[in-house]
Amino acid sequence: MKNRIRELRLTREWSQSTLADALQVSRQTVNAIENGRYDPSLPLAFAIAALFSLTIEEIFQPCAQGQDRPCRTKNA
Amino acid sequence: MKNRIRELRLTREWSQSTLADALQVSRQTVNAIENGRYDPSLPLAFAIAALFSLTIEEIFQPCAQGQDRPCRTKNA
DNA sequence: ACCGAATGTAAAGCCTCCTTGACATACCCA
DNA sequence: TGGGTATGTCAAGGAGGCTTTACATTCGGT
Repeated sequence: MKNRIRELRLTREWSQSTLADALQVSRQTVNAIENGRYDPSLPLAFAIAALFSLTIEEIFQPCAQGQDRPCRTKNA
Repeated sequence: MKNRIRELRLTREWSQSTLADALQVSRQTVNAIENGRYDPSLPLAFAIAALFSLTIEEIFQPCAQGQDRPCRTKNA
């Protein structure tokens, strides 16, 4: 699962800590999601979308097979 | 996290097993999600949305506090 | 009465999500 | 040089997502 969180965060000039506080999760969680170590839970994905005033689909993109996107797991 | 999966499934006259096969998850997983025992992972939420040709937001609704929606956990 | 399909639920186990605490690096600035 | 901020990562642990196997109930059809 690819996401645009880092891009959206940097546009607002927020640190990972600032974003983590706004989302009420730990800084490590933000870092892990930005770096693709795991996907957020669905409730957290909703919180992220709400914070950036975007839809989940505008922030996250599932990885189709055979594309050039780097993904941890098949279609994730 | 509330969802309209049962409604969408019944409209198509699919059994939980049929839906589970289409999503490549177990029947118990479909049942648990329909009955609000837990939320799907984000990749599974994308698969559900794709199957019904809807957005995640059209299928899932996070629970705001103080509303009449029954939810397992706070804001989930 | 019996059968099969559909649904609900439970237990055990594995992997993922998220936490706290800690440590390392790099950078900027005084 | 030393301090503060930002980032990346690790370990250990708890909660949640998903699996298989299994059993119970309900319903429609014959």
